[in-house]
Amino acid sequence: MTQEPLALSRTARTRLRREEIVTTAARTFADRGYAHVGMRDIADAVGIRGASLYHHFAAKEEILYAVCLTVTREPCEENLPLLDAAGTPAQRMAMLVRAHLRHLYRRRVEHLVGLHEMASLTPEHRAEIDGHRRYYQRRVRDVITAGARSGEFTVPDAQLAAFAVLDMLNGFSGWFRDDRGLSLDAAVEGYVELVVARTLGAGGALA
Amino acid sequence: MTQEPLALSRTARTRLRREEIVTTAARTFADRGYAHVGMRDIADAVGIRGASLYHHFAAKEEILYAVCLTVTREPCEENLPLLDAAGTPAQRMAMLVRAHLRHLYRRRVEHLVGLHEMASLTPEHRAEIDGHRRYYQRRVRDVITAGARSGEFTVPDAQLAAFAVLDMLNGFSGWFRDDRGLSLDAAVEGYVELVVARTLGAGGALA
DNA sequence: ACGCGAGCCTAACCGCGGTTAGGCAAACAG
DNA sequence: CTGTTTGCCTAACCGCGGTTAGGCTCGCGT
Repeated sequence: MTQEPLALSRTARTRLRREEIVTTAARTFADRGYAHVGMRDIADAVGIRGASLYHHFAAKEEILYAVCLTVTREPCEENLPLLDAAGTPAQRMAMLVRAHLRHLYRRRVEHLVGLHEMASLTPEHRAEIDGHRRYYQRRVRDVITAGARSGEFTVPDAQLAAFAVLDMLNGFSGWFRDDRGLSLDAAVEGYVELVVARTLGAGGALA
Repeated sequence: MTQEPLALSRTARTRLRREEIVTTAARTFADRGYAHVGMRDIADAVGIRGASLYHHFAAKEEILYAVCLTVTREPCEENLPLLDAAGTPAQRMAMLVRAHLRHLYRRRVEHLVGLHEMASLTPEHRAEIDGHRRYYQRRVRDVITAGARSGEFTVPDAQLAAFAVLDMLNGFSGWFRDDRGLSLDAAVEGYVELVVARTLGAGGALA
């Protein structure tokens, strides 16, 4: 172990640099589209030269891959545990919706990129991203199925409802802006109502 | 007027050729992504040479623009009139959902492209496409507002509900396949129930 | 019959942008 | 103090792919 007085350890600093590049690149991709952004553009935004990016990433697509990973892996790691917590399916779904929307907001830039630029990924990388997405969707469908079995949800087809709910949620980052009258908290609670109470049919009792 | 015995008139044939190019290009864009498809690829799929495409379109982006136009203009022209027809807001929304989903299915390839490749459009073209989308959304919101005023819909915030409903609907083309157990008719009617009866809260009476 | 334009061709251009090669300075290890 | 590694630099490459130039051949209108 080496000391870390004010400055961060070497590996920590390099990881921070990587994340800075990914964040900056995500911002640029979201603004102008992956195809219209050159390595030199990303480098300019970071404050280095184009070729220097290759000390952190082997290719441009790897940067996009890193962006997409954060928005498909983080929800799996942070939100899905809520589905294993205590409470009825309706309560757990309500928690998931809140966490999901807040993550969508916190990572809104990356989500926009991940939504639009999937086509620019390597087939292998896209397959991995898709795997995460399908896993997440399967877990949500299972909770809806559980809620339907217990009679708490009155939805006829759990699979159909899962698709509907997830599309509804994921669209959120496409239109929500917090500087236009509606606050994030209000929007989130409105969506909890729309998703859990209405679409899934769990009348009251949302915790 | 010239005769058109078996063969079509000149202008009709050229229009058909244009549409063939647009359809073929949409298919290719959907499969491999706009950026990974070259003019020569499109031309190969049509059966001509790359440079010959420039007799029909001034640039590659014009082809993408044509694809995007069909999926944003057609719904405005074909579906929105249903909102002006007779009936309660709930009945009219149910008709709109049916028409919307069937259009999404009929033009599913083009919709996939229009959803993913917006970033590759010229700013002016994207602005026009966005205009159509916003107009459509505004019309849907107005019906929801009307239904909420008449008490038929029990939704708290019409704007929020409009976003939710449209995201829910537009996601449809992203996952629905008619060769996997669920028929189109069943999916459409399931979505009518989910959207109008549940999410918007119009209990029964859907015509 | 004849001219014209639509449609497609071959050939080539050429610039953008991802990528590579190789060097220099500071930071860290021993 | 010295060897090595990290991070960034300058310089250049080079291939892909959108685009252009210009010519041939039909089919249609007059």
